[in-house]
Amino acid sequence: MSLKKTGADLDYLEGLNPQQRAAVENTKGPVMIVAGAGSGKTRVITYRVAHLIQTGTDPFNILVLTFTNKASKDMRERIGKVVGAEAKNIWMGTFHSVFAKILRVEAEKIGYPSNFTIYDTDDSKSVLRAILKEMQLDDKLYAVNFVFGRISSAKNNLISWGEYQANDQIQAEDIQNKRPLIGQIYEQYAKRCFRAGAMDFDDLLFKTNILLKEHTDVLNKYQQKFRYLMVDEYQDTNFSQYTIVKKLAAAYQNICVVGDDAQSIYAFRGANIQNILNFERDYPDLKVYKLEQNYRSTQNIVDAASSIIANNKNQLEKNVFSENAEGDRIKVARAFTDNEEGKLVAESIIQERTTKGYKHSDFAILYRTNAQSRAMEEGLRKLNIPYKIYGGQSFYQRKEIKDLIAYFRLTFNPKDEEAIKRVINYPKRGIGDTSIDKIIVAADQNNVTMWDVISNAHQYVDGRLANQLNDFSMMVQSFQAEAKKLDAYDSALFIAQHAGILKELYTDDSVEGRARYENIQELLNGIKEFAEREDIEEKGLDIFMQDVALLTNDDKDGDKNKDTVSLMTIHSAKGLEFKNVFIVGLEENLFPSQMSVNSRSDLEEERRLFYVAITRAEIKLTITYATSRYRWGTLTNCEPSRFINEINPRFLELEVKPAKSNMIEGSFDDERKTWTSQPRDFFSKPKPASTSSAPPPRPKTTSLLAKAHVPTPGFAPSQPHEFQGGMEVEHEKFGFGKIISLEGALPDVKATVFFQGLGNKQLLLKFAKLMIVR
DNA sequence: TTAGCAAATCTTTTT
DNA sequence: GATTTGCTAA
Repeated sequence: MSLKKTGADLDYLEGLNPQQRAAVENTKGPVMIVAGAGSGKTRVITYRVAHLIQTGTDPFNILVLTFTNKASKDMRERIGKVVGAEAKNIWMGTFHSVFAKILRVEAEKIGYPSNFTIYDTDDSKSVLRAILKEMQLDDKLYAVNFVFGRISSAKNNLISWGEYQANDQIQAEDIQNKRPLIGQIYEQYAKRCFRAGAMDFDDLLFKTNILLKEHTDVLNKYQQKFRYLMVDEYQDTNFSQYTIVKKLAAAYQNICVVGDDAQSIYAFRGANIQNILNFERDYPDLKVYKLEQNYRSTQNIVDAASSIIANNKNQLEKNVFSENAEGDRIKVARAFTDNEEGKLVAESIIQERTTKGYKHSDFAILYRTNAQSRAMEEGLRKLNIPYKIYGGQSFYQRKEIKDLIAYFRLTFNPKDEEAIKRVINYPKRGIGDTSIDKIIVAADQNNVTMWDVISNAHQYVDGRLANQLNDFSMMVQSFQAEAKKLDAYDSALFIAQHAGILKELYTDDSVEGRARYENIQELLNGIKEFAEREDIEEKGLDIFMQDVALLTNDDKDGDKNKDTVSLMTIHSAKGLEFKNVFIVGLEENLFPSQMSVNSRSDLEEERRLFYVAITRAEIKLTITYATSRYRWGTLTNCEPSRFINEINPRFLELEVKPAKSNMIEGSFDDERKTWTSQPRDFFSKPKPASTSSAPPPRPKTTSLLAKAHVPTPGFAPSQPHEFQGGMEVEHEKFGFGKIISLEGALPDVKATVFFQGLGNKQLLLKFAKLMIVR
């Protein structure tokens, strides 16, 4: 805490334009920064935080909320460059990670253990599946995704299960949807998560709200702590997040939000543009700064993006402009298939790179859905272009990783029922589904947790199973004992070894098995790194586990400095910029997504998404589409996306020189100001229903040749020891036959039986439904 | 009880 | 095409 009051090194202010500078320097009171794409938003936040610190604010009093781990990491680095080591004392992170941290400290106040588990989406859905099954509901009507979405949006709007059930309007909606029981399912789900000591992603925000609402002392504490709040990508906050921010900021009102309504692309997750409008209402003395100059992109790109977004009805007034060069027009290219699209993009990258001297990292390929990455990858691989895929299936979502982590979870929170179900029979211990059902039934009947049943097995279930459960419980208890004594790495290794996972994977010689083994190694290495860190005092596995559920791929990328082409969804590209951008798959039903074309607001969100994609490009933008593409295994025809037509043709390059083939030879229809790719007819052409006509329904399995045997009345299988060679027998399905031979010892005797019309069959007497006739 | 195979379902997007 | 679920034989 030395001088650096005023007059110190404030030269960073020099490089800012007047609006940016005003936004940076006005650090007191409520501020909203409306920042168009590429207008230096991150820069402003960075400098604003730096400015706070340079002018004497304690970094411990600053909270910065972002939407991705990546954004917060980037920002911390950038702030560090301006203010030095103090940067690490700022509270900075995603909503989820920051409030998970707080919830762990305050957990007891709302009845949770501080080592609560965080359920990821898979866990949540698995809980729901179990509930739906128990309630015997039609899983077509009560589709897991639908139910989950409903509960999730309730939580994001701070509606508890009790309120959900009591709310007439919601109930009417559910009844109209023919799904009147969602409220009950929600109740079950919430109770079950609580019993398991678990919170799902939405709970991290929902429970934070409850905590702050019901414990004013806690609220005061964090209001005092976080005297300065900043929220990035404010347009993506949902009601639950909005309320947390509002509560925390209530005491000092030093709240600064940064956002761009044109880039709101998370409505599907409950984000509400309304929050921006509410903000003005909540803080009457709000200062608003608009950053409208785009420093990132060429004029053509900025103007093309504006021409797209102009098709949306609801938006804040804003005039984004660029004073950069006019730049090249936007290229539109057609391919015949998705694979060819990949090839086309790859060839184009090589050409640009060799003629203009770009690095690989100057290129990005953006797509609407993760599934599209495959065709791109292939194209790049064939031409030996190095690439990196961001997002997609995270390392932590791989089966083998989740398996091992489930053991860790169980070690620290044995109530975690999803973890129990996941590993109790992996590796195989002879505790199959039937046994698991028995545990659940026993737990329900005695009103105890699954872990209570397992750890006191003889009290609840009989002999054989009880013994197996006892072994399992002893094993977990040994993990708990070791984890107390050892650091994260040694505990993890102990668990991996003694649970049998390492051995299981080591003996799997397949390619996938090898890969899985290596992944486990990698996880263990990561834990080792954690345990060897000097800047952390507590190095237990429990500490490592605390935010594992919130980690994503980007958090372990190590090889950041490699020169590679970036592949990612448009959602994950938000906030990034590249000199050359390819937006691929511009086809109806893909982008805009099929799910969105029936509602205006969904379609507008897709359009904003397209806007985000376009504005990632600094210098050159290429848009591609394919006329046919593999979707769920079959080749389907595609039409060009309506979004292509929505770009003002002034900014498009029509005559694309065919690099070899593939490139479009489109032309503009001057009168209609639309671009046509084929002899004009993609307006009039009726949409082909689908390329592959559905195959006729298969007849059920029983073929006409062997008509099913109907067992004689009173049919009851005989015991294995009763059978002898030569006996005439009846099989439940195969009918009458004669035992040719018996082999093996009891109880695993295998019989060879001759059945009329079927020939010899080998049957394990233990399982076969076989009765002695005489 | 479980392995192995056929069938169904899947695709938005993310914390 | 890939992954999960469901059925059947052993």
